[in-house]
Amino acid sequence: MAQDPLVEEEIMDGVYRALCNHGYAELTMQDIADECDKSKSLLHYHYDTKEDLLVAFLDRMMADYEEKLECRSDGAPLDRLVEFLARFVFTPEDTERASFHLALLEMRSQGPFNERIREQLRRSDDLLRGTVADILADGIEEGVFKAVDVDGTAALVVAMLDGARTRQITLSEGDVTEDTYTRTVAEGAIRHVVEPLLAADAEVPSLDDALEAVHD
Amino acid sequence: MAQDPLVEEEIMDGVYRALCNHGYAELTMQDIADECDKSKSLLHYHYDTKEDLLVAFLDRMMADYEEKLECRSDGAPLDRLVEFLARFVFTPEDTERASFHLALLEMRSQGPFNERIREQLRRSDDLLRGTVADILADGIEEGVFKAVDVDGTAALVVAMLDGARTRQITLSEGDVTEDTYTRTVAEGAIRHVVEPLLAADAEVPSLDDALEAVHD
Amino acid sequence: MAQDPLVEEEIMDGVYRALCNHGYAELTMQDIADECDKSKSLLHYHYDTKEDLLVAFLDRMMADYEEKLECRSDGAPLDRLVEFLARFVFTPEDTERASFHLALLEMRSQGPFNERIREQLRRSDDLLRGTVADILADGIEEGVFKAVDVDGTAALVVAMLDGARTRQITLSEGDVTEDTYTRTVAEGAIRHVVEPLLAADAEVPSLDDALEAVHD
Amino acid sequence: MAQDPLVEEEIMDGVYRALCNHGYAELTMQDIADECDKSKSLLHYHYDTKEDLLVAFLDRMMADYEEKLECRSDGAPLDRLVEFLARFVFTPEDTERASFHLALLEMRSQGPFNERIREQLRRSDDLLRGTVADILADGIEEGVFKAVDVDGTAALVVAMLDGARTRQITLSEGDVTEDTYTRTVAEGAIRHVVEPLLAADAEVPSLDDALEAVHD
DNA sequence: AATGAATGAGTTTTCATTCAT
DNA sequence: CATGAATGAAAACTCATTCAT
Repeated sequence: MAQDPLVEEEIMDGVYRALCNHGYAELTMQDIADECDKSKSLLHYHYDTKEDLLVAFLDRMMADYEEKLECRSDGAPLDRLVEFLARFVFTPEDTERASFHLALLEMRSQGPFNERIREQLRRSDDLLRGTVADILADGIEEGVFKAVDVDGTAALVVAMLDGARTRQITLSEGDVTEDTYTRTVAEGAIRHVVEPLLAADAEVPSLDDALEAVHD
Repeated sequence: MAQDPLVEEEIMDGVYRALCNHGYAELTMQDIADECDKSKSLLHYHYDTKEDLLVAFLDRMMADYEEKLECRSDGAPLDRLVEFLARFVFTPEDTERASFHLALLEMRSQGPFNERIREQLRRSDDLLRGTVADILADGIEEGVFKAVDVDGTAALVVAMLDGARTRQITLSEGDVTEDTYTRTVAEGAIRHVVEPLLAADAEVPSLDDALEAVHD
Repeated sequence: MAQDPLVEEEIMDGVYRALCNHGYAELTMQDIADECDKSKSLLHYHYDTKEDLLVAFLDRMMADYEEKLECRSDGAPLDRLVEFLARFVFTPEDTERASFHLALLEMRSQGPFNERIREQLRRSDDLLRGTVADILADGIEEGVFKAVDVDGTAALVVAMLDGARTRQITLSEGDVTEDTYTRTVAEGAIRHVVEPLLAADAEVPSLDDALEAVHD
Repeated sequence: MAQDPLVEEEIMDGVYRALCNHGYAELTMQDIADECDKSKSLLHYHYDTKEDLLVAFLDRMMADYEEKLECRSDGAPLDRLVEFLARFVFTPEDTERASFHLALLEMRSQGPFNERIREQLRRSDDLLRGTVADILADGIEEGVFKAVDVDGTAALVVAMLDGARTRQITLSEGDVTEDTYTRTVAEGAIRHVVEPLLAADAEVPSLDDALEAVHD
């Protein structure tokens, strides 16, 4: 909607910061305006309604995320799988990321009421499950993974990671990263999903190494 | 807070229906009042603030749920485990239950901002993980389950079920039960967690049977 | 309005305490009910409206005050005059009295809007000015006071004492009795009104002695 | 708080009129909005809370009054003193002024509960007593007044005038100016305070002349 | 492209009053 | 005499949105 890409950028950054600081439910146009040092009127000049703005923001998030995932589509399937798990673990540096995912969770809960939000959520879901499915398919083809139900396993993996994240975020006060839900579950995923998947006696890469690789 | 248990009951039912029909974010005192055919003032007469009312509601939900779980604490560990999984699956009759869980998800995302809500969420988390852990411990003691990391496995199971539910709810429009996320994941849980857990070659009860048993 | 004099008494005491603690502007029926350990409904049983209750209270205050003034109508005019002045001075023990006068001031400011309140205020004004006028007239008759404009002087005295009280009350925070407006003005009244009034070189009674006599 | 001085002006006028017409206790934001033909929201746009608005109003009143007093700080002390007295007398044209002072009296009674109001009241009190004290000091220095307790006398004068105003306002119905409390007391002040103050046999200016001079 | 001013519709909350018991 | 339950009317305040510049 915004013509000037610089202004659009500033607004999107403002939305991000406002979501982190206020959450979705409490988010006002004024909050966003403050956060990007612009006026409310300007936001409405570029985006007709608050909903338009937020949908545009979601859309952009998804696009960024897709781009990021594509970059990582090389490497051995086993490494990529563990890296995928690691990406969901909250480490002590991740307070902002946690705030953002909390806001995202709030937005997600609006999905059933709002088709445009739902669309973006579906896109995200397809992307995540698709990524895992691709990794699994690649591994099976390469012979490093046993043949399993690719789609079912992908759904399982995504669900457990998402569930762990949701619980860690919602149950923690002040500091999200004190809890270890995501880490515990990522380790559980390695034991219950990754290890039984291995065709030969390959060694599973350490989660800690993957964590370091992922958190740049 | 309400003295008359009948009135309290009506109000709580009103909150439940209002949450199902309007969601948490859009919930107004007027909505609740309408839903239980009372006046806003009466709500404030019994509960000082909106927050008080909603916390009281959450508290009651938890208490009801705890009571329900306790009733089911007999039976063979394996049966109880599969039953636990089944309880998270949305079947075609579950539209209302889904609406409610959606509202609950919205409330959950308020946890980090609200200590009293967070408290109830923790209570729920402890209850769920505790239940699974108990089942696992019982099974190990009885020798039907292999010795595994009880707490870690419990966290994993709860995370995957919760994640599946969240995704099924948030991704679906109109009818939640058209999607099969929860069912897929419950089956995945049986394959990846329950089956490898079995000490001898016991037969895992069918998920469908458990579904029927659970949905009364 | 109340039949049972005991109940009426309790209610009136409740109004008094509620006025002291909450002020007139913030006064609710619930405050009064709490203060006399009764229900709001009971207040409405005895007094149709809040206004009725407060007017009844004012009426009673006036009656009490009249009675008190009448009791003191003996003694030498000069003593009585200084005693009258002393009655307006706030001493350190007078915190409650100050709260009450503050509430009274709030009620007084409702006079122009409410005939029934105004009536009581007029009654009080007549009483006060009348009392001073009587003292002056007695003194003139006895020859201890010079012949002055009795009514004008009475109005002057009442105005200065009332003005001092109003200013002391409204300008003070926490502890009213830290300010000395009323004392300063009472002393000014002695110098500028009482002393010039004396026919012979009579000695004016000390204000401090009068203060002790008045504050029982 | 308001940037546009024209709008601020309109709002302040609205507050003034609303206070005159509704009094302080009954004053709503809607009343003010109606009185200045603006929306409630606009008031909240310029002033965060009702209290902020009223404090801003009081502040402005004080500033205006201070400015007015400064303009009059020339002339002979005796003339200035009588003029000061005259300023408190309500003449038949003063109905609006009386309404306003009534509202002010209501606000004054909120002083003990509200620091920001109290601050303005103190400012007003200092200003009034200071003005009288200055006049007295000037007169003493010029030799036209006897040496008296400047501060005590100033307090006395202010108290009597304020008391008279309070009584006249609160005791009158419909038309305040039918009562003559302020006039009687102003005359009493001349007789009991001003005349005894004169060093030589100066002639006291007539109150009526001062009244005309003051009421422009 | 950008903003300050302005508003209407809606939200929680308060409170005097009424009613059934 | 007494009360708990219930309500309608109104209050302050919020916020997305619009408009004039």
